[in-house]
Amino acid sequence: MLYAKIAVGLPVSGTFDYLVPEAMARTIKPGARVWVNFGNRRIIGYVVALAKKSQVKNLKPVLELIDKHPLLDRKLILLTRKIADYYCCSWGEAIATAIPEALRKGKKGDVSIFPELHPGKIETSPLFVEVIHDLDGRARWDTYLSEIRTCLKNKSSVIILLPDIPDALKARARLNEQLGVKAHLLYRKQPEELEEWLKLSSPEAKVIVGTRSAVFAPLTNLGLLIIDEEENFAYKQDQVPHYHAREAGIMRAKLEGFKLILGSRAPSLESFYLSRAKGARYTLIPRKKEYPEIKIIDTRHLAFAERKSKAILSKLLEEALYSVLNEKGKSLLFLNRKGFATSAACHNCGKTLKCPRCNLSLVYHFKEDILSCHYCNFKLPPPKICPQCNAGYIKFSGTGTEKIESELSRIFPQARIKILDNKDFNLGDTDIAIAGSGVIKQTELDFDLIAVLGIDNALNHVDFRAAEKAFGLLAGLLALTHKKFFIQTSFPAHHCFQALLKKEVNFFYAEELKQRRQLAFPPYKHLAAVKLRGKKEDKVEETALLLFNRLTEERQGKNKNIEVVSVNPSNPPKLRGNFYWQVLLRSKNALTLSVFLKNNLKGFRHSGIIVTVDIDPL
DNA sequence: AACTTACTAGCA
DNA sequence: GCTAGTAAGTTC
Repeated sequence: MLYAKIAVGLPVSGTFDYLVPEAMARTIKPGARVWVNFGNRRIIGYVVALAKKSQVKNLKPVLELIDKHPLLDRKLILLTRKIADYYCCSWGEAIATAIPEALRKGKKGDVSIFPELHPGKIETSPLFVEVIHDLDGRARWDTYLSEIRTCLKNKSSVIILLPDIPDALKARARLNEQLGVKAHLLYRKQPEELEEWLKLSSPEAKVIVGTRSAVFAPLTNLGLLIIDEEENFAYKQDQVPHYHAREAGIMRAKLEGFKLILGSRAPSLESFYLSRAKGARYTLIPRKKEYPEIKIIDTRHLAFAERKSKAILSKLLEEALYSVLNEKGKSLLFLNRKGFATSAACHNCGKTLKCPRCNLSLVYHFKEDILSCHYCNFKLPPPKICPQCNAGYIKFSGTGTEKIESELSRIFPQARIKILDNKDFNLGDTDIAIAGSGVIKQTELDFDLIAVLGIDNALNHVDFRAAEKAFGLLAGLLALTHKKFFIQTSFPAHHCFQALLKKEVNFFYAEELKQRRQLAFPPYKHLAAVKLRGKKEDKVEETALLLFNRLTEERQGKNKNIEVVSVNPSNPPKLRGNFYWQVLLRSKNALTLSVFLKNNLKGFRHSGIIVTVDIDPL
């Protein structure tokens, strides 16, 4: 008698045994989908293993075999298992996330047959990662192309991940042109996704271009995985399972023994740390453009008159814009629209009030008239006197207004001014362009002057990754000029600016890593966020506090290597009619967090409250 | 997740 | 005694 071990795409732990009918015994294989009765429903199951015996009595039979040939080979099945273990979801949920939507719903499809793998245990390979730090902004593609050619010569396949669909389309066009091989395109919701996906497991070498989910492309002869713009947050899935394509790529590389390239203009701290401490190779591609003149304009020392009129532009910047305009040059004003965090800063010395435990900007709460840290809930009544310089006074500032355009046309009535956004990045005959973070993808642009205005918002953000994000923006912008790069800020001493002045990117990384280590943040520690949501605000809060207490108790004595850090409303605290709270945990090891939460959330259910786990939240 | 069963508060 | 609401258990 033959039994099938089946995982289902529901948040239930473990696998379920089913009887394999005689007629199916020869064709059923791990990695195939089946229809089964589960409880009193008929659902799709994923065969993860076959067995000659079972411990369970009164088994139900497999009703129908959907796939004659498996969708996933043994290594991919194992990969989904590792994803489930790491990201704290069920095996079936991980499998479901790895396959096209149409297949999840039971649509039939003829899969190309996987080459047979040797039976027996799958050995893991040593990890080979190369971090390419591309200061030029585009030159890493030369490396990509030569690596891809080598790979294809060896009859191996390549996956190239891009953070979003437009980037993937551009990358495919580039590859088709420069490689003379037609690249397959793969992303969720692509009309031909299923068709493309089904072809991939055939043995010939291929080039796949895709977004996050393409990290699971069912290739059997993978020689290389490239993750371009690896620092981009789009690589993290915002639904369960909250996997990150970089982490999934690392797991897969260990299973299949291919090379992993992480390319970026400003690597994530995680990737940089891989090269510092985990033996990844680090390649720095220098700038080809001349290094621009960098000027940090300290807004704390602006003339009193400038401050009083709440001028957006400093005199210095205004003059610089004027002279570029006179010489018929092009300027870019960068204003990061994102970041709504209000901050409290001393207007005399520029000191921002920060949480002593987390080093995060304290957020002023108007209703309670208190400053609080969103990570650890530290609270501080707003001081009347600055703790640093004593003499100054504390001012609360919100987000800058977006009146730049009208301000500019008032100052420079003769200038052609244009706001660049995702719909339109055509410069045309514009003299002064205004843009947000979207502009850093326009690597072909080159300005005579770039003025960075909104960067303090990014730095003030309630987020331990604030500096990393800000530095990523600066690095992206820096590639868009070889003449003048001016930054208006009230934190001129911040390491993200000092690194630019020193022309030494690694200064930023060294300093940032030092702070992350001191504060026990990633990449030195892993975080887990248990997110609770529900319609009733007080119920969500009450349940979150209950969970926090329960986890704190559970941790006592038993789990010394786990820290239950805080319980707080998420930001934003309310989204689409739901209220959000989260409990934050910390550990050296992500798997420890996942196991701890799997064990302790099992019986935690409250009506009207949905609980999800996000390992390594961004 | 979806469905079942058990229990409890509110009510004629 | 009935029912709506909810907590708790189960899915091979």
